Amino acid sequence: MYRILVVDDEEKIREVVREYGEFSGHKVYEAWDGIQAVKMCRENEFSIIIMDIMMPRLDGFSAVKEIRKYTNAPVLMLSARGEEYDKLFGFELGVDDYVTKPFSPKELMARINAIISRDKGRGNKKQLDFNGLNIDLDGRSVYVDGNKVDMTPKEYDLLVYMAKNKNRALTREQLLRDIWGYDFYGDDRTIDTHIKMLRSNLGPYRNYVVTMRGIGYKFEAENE
Amino acid sequence: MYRILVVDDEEKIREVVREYGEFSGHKVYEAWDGIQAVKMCRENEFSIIIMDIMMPRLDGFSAVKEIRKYTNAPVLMLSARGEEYDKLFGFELGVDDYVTKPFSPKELMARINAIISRDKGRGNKKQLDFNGLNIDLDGRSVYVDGNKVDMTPKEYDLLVYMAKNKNRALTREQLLRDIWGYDFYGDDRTIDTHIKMLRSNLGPYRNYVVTMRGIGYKFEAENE
DNA sequence: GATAAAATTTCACATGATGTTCACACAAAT
DNA sequence: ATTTGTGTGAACATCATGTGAAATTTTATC
Repeated sequence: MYRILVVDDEEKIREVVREYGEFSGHKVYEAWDGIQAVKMCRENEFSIIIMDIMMPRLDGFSAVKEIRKYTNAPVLMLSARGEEYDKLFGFELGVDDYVTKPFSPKELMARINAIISRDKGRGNKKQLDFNGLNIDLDGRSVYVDGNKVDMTPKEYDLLVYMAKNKNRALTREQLLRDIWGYDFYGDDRTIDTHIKMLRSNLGPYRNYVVTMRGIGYKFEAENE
Repeated sequence: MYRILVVDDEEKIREVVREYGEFSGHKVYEAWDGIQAVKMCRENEFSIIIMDIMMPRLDGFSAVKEIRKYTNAPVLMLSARGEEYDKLFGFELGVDDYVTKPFSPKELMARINAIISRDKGRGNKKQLDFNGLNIDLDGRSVYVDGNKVDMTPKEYDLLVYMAKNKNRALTREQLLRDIWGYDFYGDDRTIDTHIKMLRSNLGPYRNYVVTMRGIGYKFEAENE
């Protein structure tokens, strides 16, 4: 599932991308001009950004330039037929491809897939998102509403394990076996203490960790 | 001036690339197989790597896989007409383009230029900047607030490796394997000592090297 | 090839962070 | 009301890292 941001003032274009994107199982977000796009990129991470060049308020190139301060997500530029522009300038901003309007939706999706595949190989970060709770798996760090939260290794491991097995009831035995290791002889209740610490670190999202009385715990949340 | 590495066992191919590359004012380096290429990449930084797939000793894909431990320079793969291979696999390794032999030298150079322009936009310079901490990869030298800092080879390698993998938690095993080599049998704690030296050399930026308790270390900074 | 210098590695100890246990209070189920 | 299970704080045990110094290896110099 990719997170696609399409930026265009034409409703029609956004609609096409949304339709085909969602058909392929991706999540499509929309912005209607550069300003809006920058704002969204400051707050979210996208797999790819489809950006029109000619837009009111803030044009596509300027928007990309601004966006590059926050993310290096791949960018595909849309241009109207006959529009003249400096491709090289785009490359310097990290633009990955150009598509001329009108385009065939199928071709667009193919290019999107190609770009994302290539980008993945460059080592983009893997992460888990649950609204304001964000886990950076490569950096082993956790963010709550954008603020980094310090966690001990066990707390982090516990959180990631539960998040990866979200919406499943996990027994204490299972947690001990998979996180502590098969050779742990300690008390069941050790987990409770770590859950306590984890909850206090999750702050407003402490209720994502649900107690399953008599069983264990469950991580209950939807990836946004 | 780009630094182009062409890897091919065919003398003819290397010659064409060298000729056209130098005509365009670039510096062209040559390797005749994968092993040679890996060795050169470990010691030097290239703007782009032109890599044949079918080669004696070590094939192109395996070579790229190995090279990715040292650099993320863009790669253009050369394949003989009719050769079948998995493009997707290449993308995962960060392969930027494919060209089928025989090719027109002019087209090859055009593609090289396109890739490098794109790569530049992604911020792939021969130097790494983190505010007042500056690493010159060509000169293997480090500057702190403009002043050159003397580092031992291991300290430098450690810093560069961590900087290239910034914001990723790196285990001691990973660091030992990738910097010391797979055949290092020494103590884990060796790293700690080098980290200590590195930190003291980084002066005001010592806190860029973050301890990940129970895991290893992480280089935490944004290239301005 | 011998010697000195530099770099690397090992090691032991102190310190602080983390993990575990436990007792008690409290809440939920029957 | 009784039983059973969980939340919590504090005490305790354990573990990982920072550090200095010594031992070893590598490199440079004569």
